Amino acid sequence: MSLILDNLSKHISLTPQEQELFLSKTETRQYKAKTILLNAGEICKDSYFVNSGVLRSFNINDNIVEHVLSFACSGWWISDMYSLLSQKPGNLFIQVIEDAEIVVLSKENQEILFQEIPKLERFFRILTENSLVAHQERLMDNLSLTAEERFEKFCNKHRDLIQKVPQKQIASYLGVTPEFFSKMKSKMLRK
Amino acid sequence: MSLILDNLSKHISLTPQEQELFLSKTETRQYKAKTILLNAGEICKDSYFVNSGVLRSFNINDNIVEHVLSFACSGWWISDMYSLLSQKPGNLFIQVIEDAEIVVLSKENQEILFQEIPKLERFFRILTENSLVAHQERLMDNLSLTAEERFEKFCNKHRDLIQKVPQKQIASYLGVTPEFFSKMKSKMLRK
DNA sequence: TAATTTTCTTAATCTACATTAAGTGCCTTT
DNA sequence: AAAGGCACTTAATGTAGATTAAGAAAATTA
Repeated sequence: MSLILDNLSKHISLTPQEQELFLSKTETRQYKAKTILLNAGEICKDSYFVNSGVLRSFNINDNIVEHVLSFACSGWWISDMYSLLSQKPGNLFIQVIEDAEIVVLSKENQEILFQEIPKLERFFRILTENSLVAHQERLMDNLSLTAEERFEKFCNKHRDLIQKVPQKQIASYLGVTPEFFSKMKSKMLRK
Repeated sequence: MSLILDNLSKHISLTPQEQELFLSKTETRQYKAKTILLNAGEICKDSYFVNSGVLRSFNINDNIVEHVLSFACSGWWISDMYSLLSQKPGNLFIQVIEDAEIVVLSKENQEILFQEIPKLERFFRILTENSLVAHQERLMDNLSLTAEERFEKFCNKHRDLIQKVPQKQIASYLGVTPEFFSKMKSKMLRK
């Protein structure tokens, strides 16, 4: 069964015809690791749903320092919300970390689908709500927890990612340098 | 003219009857500074729209340390999104900082309004989207900027708040201690 | 008005994490 | 198989910001 229809069914129920219409407005593609799907400075035209593999979104400082905003693996959506919504150039990159199969939904087709299947508005509203809540929690965690505590939470939530993602990117997601992360990890193992 | 109808009209247009229906489902109340509208551990039943005055949401660590998640002044919405959406006990407090007039919209009435005025779903979806984008930016700022840079951004975005909010709360919002904030501020003034 | 509490400041000391640098092992390319 | 690059480690040193403590100023209450 299609992972993305499964995903939709978690919040709304579609008739078989609606399901077919939805799929007809998407495109499934294969990408190799390291492929860049979106560059900073570009206008984001698509939302990506991950069937398999792993992606990330990140930005790059003046400094040449990368900061990971989010990871996405099987069953997750990823995009540059700022750029997608405003249709202005964003400052996020979206990149494939591990060879991936991606369902691409263009903003254009998303809007057509909103017309034809109004329930989908509800689906994406719930998706956005959940994402907002998760971001608020992460913000508070960054304000109140140590790097070690944040890493423990990350492990509990995303154990699967730890094997698949270079550890310097996990460090970046947590907000520490790869050097400090390495030291911290070996200290935690010693306990 | 009503500030909240003005606010709605930024994203959707309502007929006079719809406007009246909307207002009939809300309640406008006056609150004194320091009033707590929501306690941590409670289930959040309402969204608050600020006509005048200032509110904040924050949580409290085991430590007795407060962390400010957000401020809200005239024209802004505030709530505990996690608790409001999940209807589980949250860990946020919502408090009046400066005497305020608040429009209260209960979750119950919000859902009734969604049935009667489906356009309102769109309105709150856009609100949530904008909030998500703002939180993502703040997250990235916390990862990549110094406290000084974050404060400068804060000043540019919320100059009005700086006069109204105790500076220890701004420090908390930025993620630094009041002592460090005080030192930093006087250092910045000396330039 | 004084009394009390809360906020803000200053300063000394401390620490979580950054920076710099060097070395090791692994993966990719040729 | 060599060569180069990239991810990870280790360690010395540096720093943004925390902690502790004490006093001054401002706001709240009596």
